[in-house]
Amino acid sequence: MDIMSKLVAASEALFDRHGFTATGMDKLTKSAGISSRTLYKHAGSKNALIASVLGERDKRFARRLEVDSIDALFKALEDWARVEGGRGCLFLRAYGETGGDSPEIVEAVLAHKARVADKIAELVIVETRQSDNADLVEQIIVLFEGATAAAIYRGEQSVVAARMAAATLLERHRL
Amino acid sequence: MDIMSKLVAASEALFDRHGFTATGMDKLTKSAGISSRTLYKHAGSKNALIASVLGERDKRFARRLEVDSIDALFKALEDWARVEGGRGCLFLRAYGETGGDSPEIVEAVLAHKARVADKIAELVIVETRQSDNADLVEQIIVLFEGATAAAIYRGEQSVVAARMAAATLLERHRL
DNA sequence: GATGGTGTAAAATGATCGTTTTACATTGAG
DNA sequence: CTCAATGTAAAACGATCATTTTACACCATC
Repeated sequence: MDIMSKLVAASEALFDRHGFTATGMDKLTKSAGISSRTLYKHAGSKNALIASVLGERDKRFARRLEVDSIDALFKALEDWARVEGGRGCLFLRAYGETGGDSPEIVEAVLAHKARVADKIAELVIVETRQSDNADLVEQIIVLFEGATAAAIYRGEQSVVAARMAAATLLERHRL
Repeated sequence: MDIMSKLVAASEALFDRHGFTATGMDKLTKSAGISSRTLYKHAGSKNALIASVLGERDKRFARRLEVDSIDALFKALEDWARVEGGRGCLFLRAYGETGGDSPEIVEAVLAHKARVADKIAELVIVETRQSDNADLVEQIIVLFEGATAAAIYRGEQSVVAARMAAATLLERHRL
């Protein structure tokens, strides 16, 4: 595994468990088994490293979302939450911690959110056979986001509830 | 206004805009117009101050949620988001930043979440005239949480969507 | 008019922050 | 063989972290 991959993987775990600001560079270098000089040569800066972590996570997340129904989407989210999640959306957490002050982080967050929203819009078109249904898309987005956030303190049942709610909402548009 | 109220109010604003860890004690003292000695005499520690901020915010939020229908609940959330919100749930942000390591913060977060969940459960009973409907309650919780989180990047429309979705879900239980 | 409580200002605490630099070892390609 | 690249270890950078301490002012009450 090359250095950047190792660094990003190790950093993601630390950021996820302890927060971005609370995780110092020494923890990151130690965890990746590299010197700080090498870290800066590859990652550029701490904010750039955070952006890289978010970028990789987005790619990995997107791979899980390669499904063709809303139901499968929420089942994918359930799998994700079981394996990786439970601590909320790492993108929104990064955004919140940095106050939106770092452009590279903001960009990574918005790109991820746009990707998920696009996927949901695509699936809603497939399921309803309508060219667009903005209200329904927005509702599914809220359920998706809510399942992720509520899972922090209510566990997997949040994702199950979101999946059931989405099914109910879709039902009305399939008459 | 007494010292603690002034301190907590000023701190809440700073924490909300810039994050908890990123906000140093000097910013807090300067913003409240008090010395660090006074801050520690009243607040105890930074984590205790964060817990106090969350406690006050919970009380203020609870006052807004004194409604008697699910629809009014989401309208109250809409008002809140317009006036105070837009940056996500400050409780979950605190939890995420501290990694759940501070017991006083964890307690404040869980107390808040329990209060909101109880309110939702109460309203669902009123609206459905059933003694309990755990699935529906869970779905409303997810919508409530999702509206708050999605509003960060999608604006008020998330809350409107959540309110509409909740109405649809409730409808099926009123037949 | 001394006392105790409550405040400020400012310095000191030792640790840790993100980042850069210095000095040195290894390695693959010309 | 040499050059350039790429890595490490370790120190230094100045800034900032949360917290405590020292020294002093105000003010109400006994």
